[in-house]
Amino acid sequence: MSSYVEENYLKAIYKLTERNKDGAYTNDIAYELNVKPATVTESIKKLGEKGVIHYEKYKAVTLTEAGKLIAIKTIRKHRLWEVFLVEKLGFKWDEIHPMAEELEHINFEELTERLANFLGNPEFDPHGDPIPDKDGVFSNNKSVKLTSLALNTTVVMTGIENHTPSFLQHLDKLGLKLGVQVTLKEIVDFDKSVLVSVNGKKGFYLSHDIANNILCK
Amino acid sequence: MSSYVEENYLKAIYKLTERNKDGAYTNDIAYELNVKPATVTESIKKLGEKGVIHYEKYKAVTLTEAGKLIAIKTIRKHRLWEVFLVEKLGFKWDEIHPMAEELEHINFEELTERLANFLGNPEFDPHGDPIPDKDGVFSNNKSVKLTSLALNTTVVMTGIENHTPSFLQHLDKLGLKLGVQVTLKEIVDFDKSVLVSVNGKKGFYLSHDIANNILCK
DNA sequence: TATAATATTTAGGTTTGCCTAAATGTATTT
DNA sequence: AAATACATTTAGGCAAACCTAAATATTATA
Ligand SMILES: [Mn+2]
Ligand SMILES: [Mn+2]
Ligand SMILES: [Mn+2]
Ligand SMILES: [Mn+2]
Repeated sequence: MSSYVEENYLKAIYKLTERNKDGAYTNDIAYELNVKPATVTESIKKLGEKGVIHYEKYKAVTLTEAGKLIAIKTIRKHRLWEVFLVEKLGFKWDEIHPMAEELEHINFEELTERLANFLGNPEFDPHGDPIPDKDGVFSNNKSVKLTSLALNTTVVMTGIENHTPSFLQHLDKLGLKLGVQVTLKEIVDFDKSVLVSVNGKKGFYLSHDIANNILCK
Repeated sequence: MSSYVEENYLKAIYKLTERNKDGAYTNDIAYELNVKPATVTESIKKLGEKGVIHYEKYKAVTLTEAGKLIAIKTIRKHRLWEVFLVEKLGFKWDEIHPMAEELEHINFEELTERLANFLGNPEFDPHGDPIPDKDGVFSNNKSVKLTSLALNTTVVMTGIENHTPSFLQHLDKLGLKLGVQVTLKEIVDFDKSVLVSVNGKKGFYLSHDIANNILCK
């Protein structure tokens, strides 16, 4: 299996396993990678033989240590390139994902490490996601959902849980970018929408769906 | 044919056609791309059907206008990334080729153009090779081989015709990098080796083979 | 617990890009 | 102009990564 395809499978499994500790299911992997379930079955069987995942028929798959390291290193590359695209080339945070999705498969360790150094060894990508170090270690950063806050708390926006361009563009429009101060002023009982004030300015309402995708510290 | 493979074929054909105006031969393409001649026959047949090369059985192939543009755009990407690797990441000129060989296949026009801009729209890559503009136009730069100079001429070194790491490292050792002043002091009749002085310093001999791979203006 | 719904795998295909070995065409020598 | 050398193509195969349709497991529900 080419490094390109393998890295995408392992990354998808990593992501799904973060969501559901049991592991990643065939159908979900297929959805993530835009392929059919039958294709996934074939692929994960091979990845199992290769020793990068634990595969047992009809069970959710999990990554082996070897597989996990490959996944995390791919994530490291992805996020470093995203920083490059935003910080150096001036792209916006809603434009970078497809490019990083390709750049992440360029495998020259020296290139990755020099890139990291050139970027000042950033700890977070433009979406607020943590960048693991070159040994695959994530720094401990616990953020919470905006929807989990108590009334009248003020926090700093540090991340998002949805990376679709339309969501990102909407946040831009609202002035909700990483680093802003957000105060939770009201929780509407009817639909769980929330009234927030950004950097002390006049408040506005956010649907529960939107608030639920915003991370704070 | 994937853009990755296609771009490599077209680039190889472009390069070979520069050397031999008749076009590129099956065997030479195979050698360039490290595949077998039978594979090349298959591939060029398909590239012919696709309209990017002119293919006729048993004849050397040439690029169509469409194919030529793809080749040149790939060369543009390759050379821009090489500039990035040297200027921004601090790689040496003998280390960058394999990385650029992969990066050149990342196809996002906006990325390429922003990269070019970020690098200051360079006209030459770290090996002195010209970088075509985004429409595929090369600036006119005629350089000559060091071996074609008359005695006691002083020139500036502007390029090389051999890109192997060992050649590049040897030039480094000799202090022969792009931009230095070279004076041709002697042409040895016996073996056509040449005595050169770099930036006015004490001269040294270069074999004809080495001198023949050095370009000047 | 049987039945229905859903998930996963198997079977059988396709395309791409590569291979070796054999056949055929072209070019060079005697 | 034959014979030989060399280049190119054809034929037949293979592995990777995808597909659809059908079979089989698992899970949920009546
Ligand atoms: Mn990817
Ligand atoms: Mn990101
Ligand atoms: Mn390449
Ligand atoms: Mn170069």
